Amino acid sequence: MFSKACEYGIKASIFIAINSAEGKRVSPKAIAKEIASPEAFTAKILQALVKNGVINSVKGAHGGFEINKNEIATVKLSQIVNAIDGDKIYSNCGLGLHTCDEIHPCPVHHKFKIVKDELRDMLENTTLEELAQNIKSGASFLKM
Amino acid sequence: MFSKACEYGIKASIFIAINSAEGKRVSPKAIAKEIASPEAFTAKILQALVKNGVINSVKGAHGGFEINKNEIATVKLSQIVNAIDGDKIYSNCGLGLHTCDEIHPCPVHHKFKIVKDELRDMLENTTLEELAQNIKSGASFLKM
DNA sequence: TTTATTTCGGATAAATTTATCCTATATATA
DNA sequence: TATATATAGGATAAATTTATCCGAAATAAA
Repeated sequence: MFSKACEYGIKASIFIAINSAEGKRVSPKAIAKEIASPEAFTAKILQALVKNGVINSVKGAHGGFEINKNEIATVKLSQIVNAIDGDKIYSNCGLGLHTCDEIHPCPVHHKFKIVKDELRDMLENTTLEELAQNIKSGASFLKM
Repeated sequence: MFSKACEYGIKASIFIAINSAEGKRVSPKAIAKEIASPEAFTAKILQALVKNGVINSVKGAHGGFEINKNEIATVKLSQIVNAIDGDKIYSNCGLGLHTCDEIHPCPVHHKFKIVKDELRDMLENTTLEELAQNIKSGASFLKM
């Protein structure tokens, strides 16, 4: 469904949100350990998230990655996915046609639309705050 | 969402269904032309579909690929997807956790379940006959 | 200002997916 | 049986994704 990069990006963002809520910055090393991902690759993904304004980075001693406390509730899953995989997951044709719309639909266009809309809604209505809260409460997990 | 191989496999199956309904077998060459796919790669995918019993192949002169007329209505999209991509699209964790279920859910487990169930339902309730019919009537298209 | 720390970013490598090519194998028909 | 026709399948290559490495640039603190 999502690329590995995107999976890591989502999990990393949640971990950063949890720490930022406590005023703590985190390193790629700490993130990779927490979400069980390759460190250098994770660092690249963090760069992409910074470029897209999803998270902030602070260089130098006592630096690290963070998210503004008051933005944690506003960051949507869709922003993270878009920053890494783009919007192809819901904008591209399910069967790879270059032109696929209401007047020139692929064989599964209408049926796929329902699934893609459901996915888009889900990504646009899920915030980092909500996901971070469930990790904190032990209702969900970032690894294993 | 699906791999290229799976996209080609679905489109190829539809084209084979259309021709089989008229008692005609088709070659990888004809299929590739009709669905705008690389011929040799498409041939490989057809082999996988044959191995999984989704379509039949007949070697030698006047041979080609076909689907038993009376099976066209029973072949579901899920069978094609399973034959090529496996069931990972709805069985794997959306965030790549090895263990992700009700008692050890990833952060998006419950939200993803709705989307994955919707997708599974769609794939299990769509038959080749239905898709072939829409191509025949001009309601949908296999390429462009 | 020097040093330790930490992200940035380019180069490269490994793994997977996508794609191509060529020969073997099977089959209908002359 | 010989020949033409088709799929099967192995080997290989190209492209993309995933992953690693290392020096450059920035920053805090001594």
